[in-house]
Amino acid sequence: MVSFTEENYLKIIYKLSAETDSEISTNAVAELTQTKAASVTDMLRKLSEKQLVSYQKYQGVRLTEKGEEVALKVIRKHRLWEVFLVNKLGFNWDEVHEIAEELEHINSEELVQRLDDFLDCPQFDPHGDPIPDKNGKMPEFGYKNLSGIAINQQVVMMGVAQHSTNFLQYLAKIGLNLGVNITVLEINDFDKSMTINNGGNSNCFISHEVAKNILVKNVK
Amino acid sequence: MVSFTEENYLKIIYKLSAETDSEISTNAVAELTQTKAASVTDMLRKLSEKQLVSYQKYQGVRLTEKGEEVALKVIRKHRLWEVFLVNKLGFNWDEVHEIAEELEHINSEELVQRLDDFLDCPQFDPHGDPIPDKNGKMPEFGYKNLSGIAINQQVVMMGVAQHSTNFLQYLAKIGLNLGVNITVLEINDFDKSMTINNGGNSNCFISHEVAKNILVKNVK
DNA sequence: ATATTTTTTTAGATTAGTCTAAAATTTATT
DNA sequence: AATAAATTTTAGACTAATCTAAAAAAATAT
Ligand SMILES: [Mn+2]
Ligand SMILES: [Mn+2]
Ligand SMILES: [Mn+2]
Ligand SMILES: [Mn+2]
Repeated sequence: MVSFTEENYLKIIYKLSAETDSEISTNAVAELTQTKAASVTDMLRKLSEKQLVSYQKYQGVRLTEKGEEVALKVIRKHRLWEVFLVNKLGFNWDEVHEIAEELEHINSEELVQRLDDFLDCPQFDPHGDPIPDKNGKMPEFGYKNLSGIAINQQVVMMGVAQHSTNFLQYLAKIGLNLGVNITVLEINDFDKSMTINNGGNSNCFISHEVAKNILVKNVK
Repeated sequence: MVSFTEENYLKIIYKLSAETDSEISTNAVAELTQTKAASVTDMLRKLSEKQLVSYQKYQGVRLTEKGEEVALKVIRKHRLWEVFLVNKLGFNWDEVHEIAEELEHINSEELVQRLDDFLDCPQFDPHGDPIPDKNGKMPEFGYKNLSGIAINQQVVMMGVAQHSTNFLQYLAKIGLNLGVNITVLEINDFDKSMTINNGGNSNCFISHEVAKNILVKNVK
């Protein structure tokens, strides 16, 4: 049995692992779980005993295969519920993350399968994130961060790497939604901020922090 | 803030209150929460401090108005989710209770409202139980227990007073579903068991225990 | 009206998850 | 290589929810 809390730790370690090849630090986990490092250490020991992570003290943590499986199941549920909330209940994409944080812990394989069918087996959630299939396979797709795109290269916005209501509402305000055509017009050397065109006839200025959280693909 | 566990206690006290006018006993709560009487006593003291129940030691417990409000919200969510699971995801009515026990604790007024709309504001759940509206009002309907119906009085099955998979599958096996026409053919004095006709051309024999858990209304 | 039985409460422990403060270890800097 | 700084772990404590065993109160039976 994996508890609600343990599931959250696993999900967060999974997310951090996607960004680095090396071990995940206690502090990194503490930041995302919104707990103190001391609490994380306790939990890592427990997860390690359950063989869900491999962990040696002071050496950081990694998911085991079993741990990754659990994490992917939680992520699958999170994203399927987000699709449900947006496509079926009419929520806006900036309102669903918090609710999905609760729904993702509902335990029923049958429920997930039926929900998946009901939603026509979506490949992506409302934020453009890929949804793992029932075997934990993530659909492949080579999205890049807008922050790494060169000047004058035309791209299409396909996703976001951050789900907070704040961030998503900011994007809406400056006219950035999934599917929008983006062209980088100018990059400021000193802080990597950008001026971009969002397909319409208005340009906008975004910080590097924002650009890093926008996922795009090239236009062929 | 009302915790998951506190919500369950309130829901159970609500259910017990529907069956009696008097105070609810510690043991009665312990039985339904599947805990020991000592644990119930602790919880009652806590709920009392939060003004969700009125409780004096050795005198049993009652919901306050505030406590009833919380209980009704949880019951509303439970029943709406059951409708969703059956009507939208195609679950059988005997498979949904346990899943709804988890879903009922998801916290979002907005979610409940949208779910209600999505389901076209149903008045009854798949077991025939009335769904409280957003103000906590239960739709009125004068269903009676089959156990109190006289011989030869024709009635229609409208609900069940028990949601366990076991019980519901047993009903299916003997041909009893919502909407079926029932006529009591014989009542055995010594144990109140009955022979009934279920509208088709087969009769069946049911115990008093079963009859008490079947809700019916008269045919005009 | 006592005695017995049943119910309920208290006392004391346990587990999961968290915290603060102090100690240990690792990493970075001189 | 020694020292300073940052990170991580340990020690000890707290809260929520639960338990068992014993004590207290209420209900029932004689
Ligand atoms: Mn999300
Ligand atoms: Mn998402
Ligand atoms: Mn139910
Ligand atoms: Mn029901």
